[in-house]
Amino acid sequence: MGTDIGDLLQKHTIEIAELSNKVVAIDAYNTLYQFLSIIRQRDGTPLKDSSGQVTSHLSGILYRFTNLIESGVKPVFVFDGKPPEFKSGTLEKRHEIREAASAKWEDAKAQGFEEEAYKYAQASSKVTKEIIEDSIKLLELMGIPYVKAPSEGEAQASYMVRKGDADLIGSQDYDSLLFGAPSVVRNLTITGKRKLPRKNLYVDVKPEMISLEESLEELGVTRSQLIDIAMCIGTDYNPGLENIGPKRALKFVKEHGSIEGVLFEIGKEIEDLDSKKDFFMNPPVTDDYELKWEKPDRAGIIDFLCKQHDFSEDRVNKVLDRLEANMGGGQSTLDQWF
DNA sequence: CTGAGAAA
DNA sequence: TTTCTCAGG
Repeated sequence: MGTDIGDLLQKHTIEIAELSNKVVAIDAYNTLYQFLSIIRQRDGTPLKDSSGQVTSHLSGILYRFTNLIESGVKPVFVFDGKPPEFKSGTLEKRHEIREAASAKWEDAKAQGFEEEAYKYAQASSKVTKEIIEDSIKLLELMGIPYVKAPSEGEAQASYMVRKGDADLIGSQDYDSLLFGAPSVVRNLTITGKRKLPRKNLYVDVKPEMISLEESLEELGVTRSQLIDIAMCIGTDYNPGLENIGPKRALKFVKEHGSIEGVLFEIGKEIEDLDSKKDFFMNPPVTDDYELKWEKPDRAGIIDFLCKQHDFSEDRVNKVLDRLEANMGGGQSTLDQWF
């Protein structure tokens, strides 16, 4: 998933308070995948309602985004549209890895290998059409805006930030930087601690910001060259060159000026190189969206989460008290932005 | 992951 | 109060 340029980038930990009143374009696919893979029981089973429907993503959205909104963050979810043709290889590979993980999960579970079982359970996570539909339904009920991208969500989100409609992108991946996002924030949560799997270790996890301009300056390359570096290592659109990691990719691209220079030097080719590079520079995007943070529909949320998906009404009401106090109407902290 | 409640 | 464990759906 994504590229491995993270090692080359300048990262700054920030306080969540610094994001107050900032519009954060959320990479929906990335976030939902994270929820599905992490919000699980100890045996690896995701949260499910009584009819067997997975609900991990609903729990994640409800709690995390209520917290972020309470901290003054203004989230807008950006969903993927139709992937580019040349992503099919990656998508197929992900499908195969998921299938294999699913089988290994069953095996490990049957043999009582708990740690392995959990690992493979996570790797078998899939962001299905139903998961996306459920998530959109909950976002609408919570009053959180969302955008459907014509193609890649990260491209659309980057466009929205460049246009000034959003301030930064929330994602664990670095791909948005290739699409020209001025800044990306990772680890977008308010709870500062994360437990390392199967260990008694707790690590402080703070939001981490990456500025495109600063990183480019530090590396001494242009955005076009950063795309070239990423393509040397491998992106969602190409497998990457053999025996070339971030360090050597940077060195080679700087030495030869571009990926074309590197390829000539080592006598290799990348299929559809020009159109892939152009896709990063000029991806399909849309202006067809409206960003409004509205009062949550309490009755609708109770019906959807509690009546349909077996959430505890007590818990949901408590979260909604906090959400209502910070969304739409009245003394909302969000209104002052307009 | 997150909130709630137990343990320290 | 703070830290840790566990269930949530």
